[in-house]
Amino acid sequence: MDRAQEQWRDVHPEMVTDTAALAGRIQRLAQHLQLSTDTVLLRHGISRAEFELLSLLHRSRRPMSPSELAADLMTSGAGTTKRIRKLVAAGLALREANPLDGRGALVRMSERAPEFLLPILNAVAAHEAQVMSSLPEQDRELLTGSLRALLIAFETGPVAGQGTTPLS
Amino acid sequence: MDRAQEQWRDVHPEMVTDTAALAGRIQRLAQHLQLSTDTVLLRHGISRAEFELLSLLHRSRRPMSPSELAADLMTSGAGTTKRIRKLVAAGLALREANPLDGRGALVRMSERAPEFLLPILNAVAAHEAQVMSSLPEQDRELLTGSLRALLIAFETGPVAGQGTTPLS
DNA sequence: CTGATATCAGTACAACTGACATGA
DNA sequence: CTCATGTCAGTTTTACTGATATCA
Repeated sequence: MDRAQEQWRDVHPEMVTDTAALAGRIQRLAQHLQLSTDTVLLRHGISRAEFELLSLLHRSRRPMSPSELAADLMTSGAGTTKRIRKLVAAGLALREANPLDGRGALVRMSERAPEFLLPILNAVAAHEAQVMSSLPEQDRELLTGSLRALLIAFETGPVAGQGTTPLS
Repeated sequence: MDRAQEQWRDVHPEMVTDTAALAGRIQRLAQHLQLSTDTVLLRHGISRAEFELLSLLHRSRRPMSPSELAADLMTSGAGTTKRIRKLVAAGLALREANPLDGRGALVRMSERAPEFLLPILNAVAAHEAQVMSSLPEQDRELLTGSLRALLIAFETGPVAGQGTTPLS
């Protein structure tokens, strides 16, 4: 990426390259993280899609509607339905009717889900910790703070130029 | 994400949550960035896959072999072949034989590719700049530095726990 | 009735694995 | 001969769009 930025500077000295380099690094790092985490999950026999949904249910500690899940996971409604189906089929989640709203559904973890999920959570957390270990703790804190600011900007006021997201 | 981290702390106080939160933020921000950039690209009638390959060719300012492209784009060989085919079909790239190595190929931009690509590059750069604008310049520099360190760690010494990447 | 929720079927897209041809 | 390069075919995975039934 350093090389890439040099190249950009050479080709288009007038273009704004610092934010582009930043965006590029974020995306590339995310790609690395995803690939390496996927192999960790693979060893535990779960896909990232299912892992994310299950983790969300676990940390929220309450049944959630498909709409909530979809919003949090940034996936479409139908896509969320499919993820739920897989988890239900695997005996890791239960789908039940919402007593307060006849059209609504609620998804909750199954009884055996926690004991299945916990070792995986630990493995993933350990892996991420190792990846981040090359960064001093102080840098990590600054980094986290900056990323938080960017995320808030994204998730509160939609960024212009975004139009309507391909998602619903 | 802030809420997510609080939830994790509540559920598993013993687990390392700071690196997990950092990893989560990186991935979520990348997802936002990707979605919003995709809509920018869509308006210009090009997919991200093709845009990335074309940008790489543009900034390297030389023909590149499919192997080089695949390595840089982190995609498989066959996947790279397909991207090249699309670009060639669209008249944006040319595939020619490598005179020094009969089995090798070289991909170069077509003559009309630059004028097609430049406005898109500017639009994407402007979009990224706007996204990052909420962060003070100094923070951006620190952020970039930290991300560079992490990327270097990833791309020089493979992270353990990574096993062999699903990629070749 | 209008709008929201959830699901399903069908579709599209993107990428990979493995096999194969070619040449160093 | 063995290894590397590039491509193709086929498969898989994944998510989305649109239509539908249900209910506030």
